[in-house]
Amino acid sequence: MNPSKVIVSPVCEITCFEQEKVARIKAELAKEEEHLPRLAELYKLLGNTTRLKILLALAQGELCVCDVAHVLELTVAATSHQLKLLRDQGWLAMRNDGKMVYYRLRSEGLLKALKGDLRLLEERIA
Amino acid sequence: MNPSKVIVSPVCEITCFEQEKVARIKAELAKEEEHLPRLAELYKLLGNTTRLKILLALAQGELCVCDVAHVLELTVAATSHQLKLLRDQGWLAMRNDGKMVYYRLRSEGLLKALKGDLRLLEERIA
DNA sequence: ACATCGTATTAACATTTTCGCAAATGTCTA
DNA sequence: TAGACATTTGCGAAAATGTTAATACGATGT
Repeated sequence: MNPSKVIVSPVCEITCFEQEKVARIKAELAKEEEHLPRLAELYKLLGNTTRLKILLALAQGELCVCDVAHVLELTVAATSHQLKLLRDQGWLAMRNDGKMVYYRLRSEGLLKALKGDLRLLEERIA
Repeated sequence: MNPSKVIVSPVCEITCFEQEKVARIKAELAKEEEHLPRLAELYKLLGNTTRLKILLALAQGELCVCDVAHVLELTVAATSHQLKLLRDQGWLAMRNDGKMVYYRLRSEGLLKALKGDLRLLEERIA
């Protein structure tokens, strides 16, 4: 029961081999840390074939919820839900025309990024 | 109980406004449909700050599991699990040295894509 | 050689999040 | 008011993420 062996911080129980390097990297990450959650949010949004299909479909022009549902072969409710997620993060705009609601892409850059990432995958396979 | 009103396909109950357009877009999507699940998998992988941090940390050079855990301030077990996910999809390589295991990036392209997507976000904010 | 320590992985588990459907509600047109 | 389209809400199944415990395995000391 030597008091010098009392554990102060449970995390530090694990050995750290390159303290200096780890410290440097943590400092490096701290700079970007602010943006990482937003980036992860974007990727979560894109990590779903339904939403990817929506983006690709709307790349051809605006569509009403009903027609998007048909393209996806999904319920209107489910479709509306996914559209809302994309809209909430600012990637889609909506337009009201009577009882109809039309959605369209708001960012050309997103499509470009998407295609770029697709190319990355194809390269990796090759 | 008119037999002509029997519903054959429940999906087709919903009105489709631009049948032609919808059909064209579905055909268009069908071409890419094969690649979409892989792309979604990649995005799911990136849709998590822990894994993003791992990638950015390893961008500075290879690290042992232990040190990665320190950078993340996470259990070794949890860290190992996330490393495995990234390795299983081919983005990381590992090297065995005695009882230690070192991980490193396998794809320069992934980092570039990541930075590109980050830039997209920054543009959108502006 | 054997026991033991240290590192990494795997397994079992709890919690949280995601995703679709179905039902209820909102809203515009006629 | 009735009918049509969209959105919101509540539910249940499945997946993701971290924890602790158990296991694997190389290194080390005696």
